[in-house]
Amino acid sequence: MTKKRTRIAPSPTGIAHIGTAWQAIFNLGIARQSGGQFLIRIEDTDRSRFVPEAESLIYEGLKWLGIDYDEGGIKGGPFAPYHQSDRLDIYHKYAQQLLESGWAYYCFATKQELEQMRKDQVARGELPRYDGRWRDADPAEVQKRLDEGQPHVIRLKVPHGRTISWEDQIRGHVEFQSDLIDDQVLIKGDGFPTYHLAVVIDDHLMEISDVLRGEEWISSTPKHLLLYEAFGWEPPRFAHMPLIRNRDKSKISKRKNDVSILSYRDKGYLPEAVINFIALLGWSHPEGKEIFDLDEFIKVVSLDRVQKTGPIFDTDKLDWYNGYYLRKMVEEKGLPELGKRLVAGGFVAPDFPLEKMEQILPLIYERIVKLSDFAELTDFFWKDIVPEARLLLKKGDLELVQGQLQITKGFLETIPWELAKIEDTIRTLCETKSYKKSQYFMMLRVAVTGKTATPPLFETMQVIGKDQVLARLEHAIKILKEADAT
RNA sequence: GGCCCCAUCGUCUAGCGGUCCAGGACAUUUGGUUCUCAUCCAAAAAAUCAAGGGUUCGAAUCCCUUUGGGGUCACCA
Repeated sequence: MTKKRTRIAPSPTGIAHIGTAWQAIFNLGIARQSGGQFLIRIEDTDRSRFVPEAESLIYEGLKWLGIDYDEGGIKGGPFAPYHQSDRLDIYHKYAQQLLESGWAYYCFATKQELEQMRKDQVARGELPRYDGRWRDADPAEVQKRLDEGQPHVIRLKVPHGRTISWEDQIRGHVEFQSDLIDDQVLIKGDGFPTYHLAVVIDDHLMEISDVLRGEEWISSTPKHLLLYEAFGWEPPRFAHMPLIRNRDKSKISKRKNDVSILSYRDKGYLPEAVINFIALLGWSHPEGKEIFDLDEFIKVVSLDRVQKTGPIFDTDKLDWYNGYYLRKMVEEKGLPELGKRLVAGGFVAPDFPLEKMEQILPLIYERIVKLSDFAELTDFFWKDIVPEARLLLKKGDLELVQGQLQITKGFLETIPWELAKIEDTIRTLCETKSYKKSQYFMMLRVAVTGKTATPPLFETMQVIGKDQVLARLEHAIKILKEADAT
C-alpha cells in the first residue's frame, strides 16, 4: 500500500469540537495504517472569528483523547509553517500565478454593492449569485484602479459549461455543473486567502494524498478541483464523511448538544469511552465488536465501512461505555487507579483522607457512571444528613419504626465495629423480632444515609463509623418525634 | 428555491441478489441473584428494511419516481 498523508484542518474559532476529534481519528487511522502521516494544519484565515486560546484548546482536547499526530500543530515538521496565517506570501504567489494564467481576475465590487446586487436578483426572482461584473473587465481600467490602490479581491474564473466530477471514496461518483458555481473569491479584501484557495495550495504543498472531511464540503469540492486543474496539480482522493447530527437531524451544533471535547472530560467521562463511542458513529467494526481502543481502531478502520447517513449524537451509549470502562479499569488496574482519576479530574478534594477513599471505592465502583457522580454517590459518608420522616416511615408505621431505631441503636452500641458483627447483629435482630427485612433494612438505610439507594447497608455502616451511625440513629429518632408532634 | 448528498428497530448499526418473515449493541420492559441501588446473568418487546413502481426464478440489497431528511449556495471555515 502506498503511504497516505491525511490531515485535519481546524479553525481556531472557539471550543475543541467533538466533530474535530471524530474527523481526527478517521484521518489518523487511514494515514497510520498505510505507514503515512497524519497532520494538523491550523486554518486561521478568518480574522473576524479568530479566538486566541482556541488553538491550545484543540491540542488539549485531542491530547486528552489520546489522539496523536505526526506533523503540524505545535510540533511543526518538514512542511512548515502549518498555520495558514504564516503562509500568506505563499498564497499570494500562487494567486498571482492564477492571475497570469487567466484563471483569476481582480474584482473591485464592494460588499455593499454585491449585497445590493443580490437583493435585486432575489427581487427579480433570480438566484443570488455573482454576476461576473469584473470577469472580463478592461485591463486598463483594472490597472488604473490597482494603481489608485482601490480595495479589491481576486476571484476564480470558473469556466462555463463544464461538468466537474470525482470518485468520492465514500459516496462514489459525484458531479456538478460548473455553470452553477460562482466565481469564488480567492484572496479577500484584507489580503487573506479564502478557505478554498488556501486549502488547495496547502494540501498540495503538504502532499496530502487523501482528503477526508465532512459532507458539508461536498459542494465546495468542484471549486477545489477547478483550482487543482488551474494549477496543473494532481488532486488528492476525496472522501466526504457524513455529518454528525442533533436529535432533530440538523448538523450538530453547540446550541443543541454538548460538542466540547473538554467538557466531556470535565463531566467525568473517560477518554477511552469517548473514543470508543465516537468510533462507532457512522462506522462499524468489521467483526461487529462494540469494545475496542484507539489502537485497534487505527488498525482496522476503513472507509468502506463508513456510513453515508449522518449519525445522531446520542450520548446514552456513551454513558454505558463510561460505566463499562470504569469497571474494566478497576478490574485491570485496581481501585487506586479509580482514586487517581477522581483526584486528577478534581472530582474529589486532593486532601480527601486516603483511608476513607480506600473504604469507599469498593462500595461504589460498580455504581459510578461518570467520575462526577462520585460526590452524589458518596456524600453521606462524610456529610451530615437529614433523613426524611416520610422515607423512614415508607414501609412501616411510626410506632414500629421508632421501636426499631431504639432497639437497633441499643444493640449496636455494645458491639465492636466490625463488618461481621454489624451484619450478625442486625440480621439476628431482624429475625428474632420478626421484622420484615425489606422494611427494616430500608428504614435503616434511610436513617443512616438519608437515601433509598446506596451501597450495601452493612458495609456502608461500617465505613461511616460507629459513633456517626449511632448519632444518626439518634437523629432519626428525634426527627420522628418531631414529625409525630406536628 | 437551485444544486448536491442521504433513507434498515427509539438510538448506533450488520446486511453489499437467495443462508433475512432482517442480526448485534445501547436504551426500554420482565425474570434471576440481592437489604435498596448498581453490577452480573437470562429473556421479551422493538424495523410492513420511507412509499410506489419496475428488473429478476428470487430484492433490504439493482433501476426509476415520489416523499422525507440533511448539506450548500458569503470577501466563514
